[in-house]
Amino acid sequence: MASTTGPATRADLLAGLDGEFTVLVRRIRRVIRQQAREVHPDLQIASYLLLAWLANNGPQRGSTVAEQLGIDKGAISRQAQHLEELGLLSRSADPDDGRAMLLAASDGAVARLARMRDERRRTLDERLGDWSEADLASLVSLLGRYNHALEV
Amino acid sequence: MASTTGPATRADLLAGLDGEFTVLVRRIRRVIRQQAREVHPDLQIASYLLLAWLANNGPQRGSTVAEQLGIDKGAISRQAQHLEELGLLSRSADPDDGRAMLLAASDGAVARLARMRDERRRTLDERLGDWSEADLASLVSLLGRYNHALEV
DNA sequence: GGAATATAGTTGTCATTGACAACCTTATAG
DNA sequence: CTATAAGGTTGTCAATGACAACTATATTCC
Repeated sequence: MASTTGPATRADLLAGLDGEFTVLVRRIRRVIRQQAREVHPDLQIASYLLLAWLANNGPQRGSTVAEQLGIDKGAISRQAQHLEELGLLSRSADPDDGRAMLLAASDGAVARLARMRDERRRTLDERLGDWSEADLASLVSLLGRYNHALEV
Repeated sequence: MASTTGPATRADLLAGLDGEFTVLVRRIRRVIRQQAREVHPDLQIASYLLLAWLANNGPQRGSTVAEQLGIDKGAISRQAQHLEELGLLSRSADPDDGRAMLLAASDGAVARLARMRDERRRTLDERLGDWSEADLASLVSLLGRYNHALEV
């Protein structure tokens, strides 16, 4: 599949998109699992994603995270517990809302994430060595637009 | 995040890639779940991915599929059983190898997948209405290269 | 102010998923 | 013709997130 080199129709292109994502979804999972382990050996993949998101987006309420990542608030609650036990996340009361808890990646976690990311970037850079920066920028931009388009 | 509009460094771009994929992985899961249900109400998401892959790639051995999709052969075996019970897949002995089984999407499954895909493509086409075909082609191509680069 | 309703989190329960390992069967090497 | 490898199946287990019930705090409306 995927190697239709001719002038593709829009339908073909959308089909190709599906195909690539089918492979990608599974493949990325393995890559992420590896990354998670590098941050902390006991770090579960789902918790890692939450942690990375928090590190990027700053302290957030659980409900906000649940909404943004599109997963159940119960799952967030448990993942936050897990991360707290590992010392990678802190939960503090939201001063603006007595019901809410602010979730924040710990300084240690941010540091580990940064270290892991540098490593990972080197690897990725090797593997994507033949990519121009324009290619990279293009993929990031297109993925962003695609993500946006998939929003409910 | 993600909306760094300035001239980004390579490191920034790779970081952006991570960010987009973090969101994408979770988001796509929901979309795929919906698709799976449209093909068959009892169709599980993992089995759906297997089925779609078979429909695209033609009959394949279980071990080949496991290798290609990067998941355990035991999982493939059970997913194939599940699909067979739903009448969406057939297992036949490989004439070239007495140990192997050829997995193939049934005609009915292919038809349903095609129907669902047309629908889905309409939706996607609406949402990606402002995308040029060049954009689409670019994303497909870049994802393909990225997938390839991630191969072990 | 006070009842009704909505929202934030936590927890229990459950089905899905895939990793790992043990095992059986068939191929292939020597 | 053994010995070893490869393809599949099955048992077992932990991770994951959906759903629902429940507590506590906010907000609305009278």
